[in-house]
Amino acid sequence: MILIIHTIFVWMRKGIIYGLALAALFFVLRWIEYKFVIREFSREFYIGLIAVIFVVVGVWAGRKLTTTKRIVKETAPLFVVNQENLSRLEISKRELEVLDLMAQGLSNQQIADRLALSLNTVKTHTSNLFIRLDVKRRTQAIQKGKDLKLIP
Amino acid sequence: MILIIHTIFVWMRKGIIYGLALAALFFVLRWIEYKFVIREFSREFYIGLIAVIFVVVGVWAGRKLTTTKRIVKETAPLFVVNQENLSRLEISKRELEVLDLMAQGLSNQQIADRLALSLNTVKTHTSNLFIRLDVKRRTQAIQKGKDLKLIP
DNA sequence: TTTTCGCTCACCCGAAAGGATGAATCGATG
DNA sequence: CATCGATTCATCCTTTCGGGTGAGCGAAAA
Repeated sequence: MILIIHTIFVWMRKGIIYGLALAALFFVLRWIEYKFVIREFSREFYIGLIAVIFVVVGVWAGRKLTTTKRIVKETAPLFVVNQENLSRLEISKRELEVLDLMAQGLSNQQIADRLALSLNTVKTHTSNLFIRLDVKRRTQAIQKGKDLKLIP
Repeated sequence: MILIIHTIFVWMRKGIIYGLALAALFFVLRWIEYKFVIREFSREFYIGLIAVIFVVVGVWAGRKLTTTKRIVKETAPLFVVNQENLSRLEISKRELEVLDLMAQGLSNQQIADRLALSLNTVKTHTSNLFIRLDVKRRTQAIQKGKDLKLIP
């Protein structure tokens, strides 16, 4: 909700900025008109000048819009677990935790310490994980876990 | 070299297309001018119309340019080995090969078969790798290898 | 309430991985 | 030529992993 309000606010601010820029440009055009151009150059040149200026403005505005979009995309490569794969393979929360720590390069003993479990329990979880992921080694499990978007 | 020529060609084609588009727009403007507008509406309205049209053109052109760039980036996430890290850590070609296969989830025996080596040789390479990467387990080596852009 | 399921832990055994050390070969480099 | 580094292979030993099995416990579902 807050995000939506913020987005609207940003867009309003954008609109105001672009509106001010356009207004400023119109004043500049009026100034050019009365100072130099209109009587000395041809109408086509004047139109062309306006066209070029506004093409530039358009490109600038377009770039602003698209680049801000891209920044949003790039600063939010947030990982979300693929719940479909998770439930399809019947992987429990605990098993996923173990898989995550496994992928961080921890040994079973270290995982046991981290999760306050016994080594045997961790081994049970890993064994079940290997069965569910249909792999034989932890390195394969890590690979497959990443492929299936179960871990970042 | 071929890539450069191709790029230049693409840009030339872009230029021609945009040029044609602009020319077409000028003709449209002339047509509007002689058919309807110039005598009936004010000069400001006419200028505004041109401005709006060319802003749209600019946005369109800008989007075209930036989006094609983005497509190029997205369709070419080609992996290149970070040679600095490679030489800094004194990792040899053979060791890198072993690391790569290791990251694919292969066992030492499978790596030995794949590279036509003995198991002992592979174990030597892995041991040296762990020393150079300053890790204790193959899972950590894989992690660090990816962080250092040694493997994809 | 009984069953089911996830989580926990244990024991055993074999396979794989890791650590340490020594050594032979071969190409490049001084 | 002699030396150095990369590569290859070996042996011995310890630790970690992986597979199989059994079992207790607690919460949720039937």
